[in-house]
Amino acid sequence: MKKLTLSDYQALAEFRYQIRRFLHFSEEVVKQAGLERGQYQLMLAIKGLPADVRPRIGELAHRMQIRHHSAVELVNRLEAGGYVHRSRAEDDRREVLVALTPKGDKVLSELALHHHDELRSSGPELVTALRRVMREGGEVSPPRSADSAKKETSNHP
Amino acid sequence: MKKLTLSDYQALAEFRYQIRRFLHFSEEVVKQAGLERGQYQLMLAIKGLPADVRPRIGELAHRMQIRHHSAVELVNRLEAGGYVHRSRAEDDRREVLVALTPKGDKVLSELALHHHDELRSSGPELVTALRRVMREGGEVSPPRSADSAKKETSNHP
DNA sequence: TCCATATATATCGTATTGCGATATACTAAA
DNA sequence: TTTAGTATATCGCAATACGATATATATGGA
Repeated sequence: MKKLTLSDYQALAEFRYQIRRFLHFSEEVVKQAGLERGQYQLMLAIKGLPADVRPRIGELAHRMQIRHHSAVELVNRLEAGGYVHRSRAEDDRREVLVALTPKGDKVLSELALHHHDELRSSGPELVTALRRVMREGGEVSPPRSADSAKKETSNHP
Repeated sequence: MKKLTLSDYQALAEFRYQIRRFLHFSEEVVKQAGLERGQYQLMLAIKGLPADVRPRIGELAHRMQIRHHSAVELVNRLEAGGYVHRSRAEDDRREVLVALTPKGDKVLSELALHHHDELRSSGPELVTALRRVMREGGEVSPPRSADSAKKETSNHP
């Protein structure tokens, strides 16, 4: 069975660190704005949904990688806060469509801007970390040259 | 004040989606192995720590972006499961050093391998999503050519 | 038409997980 | 040796997502 090198572990750890830094930043600014972690993400998912996909509960749950009933609860809290509103789909009365209110849209715009700025500044580190994970270890996609191949494996004798 | 375009929102949403996909994958395999989400990450943080940094509670908390007492609790549970063990630092008796047990090392190696494979396969999408976030909107780093500049802003009239 | 089955959303109780407040052990400096 | 500072630990709490379950609507035969 295949084994990871120390360099692989370091790359994985660094990548997780970078992700946690971003998520931690996110939680901070979101909390600052009086929202829960998931609330911002769900609003962003609504706004960023491709135009041809309807913002159903189930669809949003998929984008959030959570169960539908978790999405339901999230929408409940968002609706209670006046950030979104529900409406029934005309053609299929089982479906509930979720849309941002003007208030939700406003809050989202500020938060998204913060996140955008943060990613523009910390994004490169994240890319670097991920690239290293993908590069290290397994020899799936062959390196561009013999030289670089030598370099990449030189960390772990 | 600066405003994000629809394309910016879509890029941000897509990036979050990719991150959630990875984290969701991670939770699944970690749970499968009988561990909590944070337990794998802490073990990885220990193993991936630079050789010249001591695995103190506080240091690990920093890498995890959580408070020290949260790290303490995590280590408690890891120790109870036999995955790590504590030891006092010789020079400063306040410090507690955390190290993997053979059992912890073994479990970690399997999980890390899974994560490694997953990132090698889904990593490119993540990079693409993040690159798009960094590219869209703000004109911080000027585009390479007038052509590409036109293309990049053509999504939002 | 009516029933069986499938799908979409909702409710409720529970477990996990990180935090704030606070405590204890040790170090360092006056 | 006080006093202040730092590292780790304990406890109760709040949030978040889940499993189990319920309700409404849709769909495809008999």
